Amino acid sequence: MAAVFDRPGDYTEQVLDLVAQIPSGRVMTYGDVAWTFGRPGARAVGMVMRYHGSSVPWWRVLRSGGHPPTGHEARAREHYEEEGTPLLPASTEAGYRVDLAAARWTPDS
DNA sequence: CCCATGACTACAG
DNA sequence: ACTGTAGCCATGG
Repeated sequence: MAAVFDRPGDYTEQVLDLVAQIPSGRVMTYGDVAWTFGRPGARAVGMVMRYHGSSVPWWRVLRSGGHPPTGHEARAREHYEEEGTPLLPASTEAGYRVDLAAARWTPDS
């Protein structure tokens, strides 16, 4: 079935489509995803993920600095270890962060 | 149109 | 590393 979302707006559709294209082991920041559409709507992207994130690899989208979504640090780590995403040690509560320099991805690549 | 919300970002202290 | 403030944008009431 194609249309499975409640009422997918153009913006929401673009975000979900792009996130779904991120290859395993690679990641993008909210800002990168937003700028891909020609706009700095990092927050708007986060909202789309909160609502429809269950249908896309949300763990491949992180915040600036390589930290996973707020409230999902532990959940995301499981996927990173499973996909072999490069992680780095951090002095944060989660104790880790994603190596953006090595895992950052763009649809152009 | 106005207002509130949120899985954001950057800067300042 | 931490918190607070300001700016950003789409969505919903």
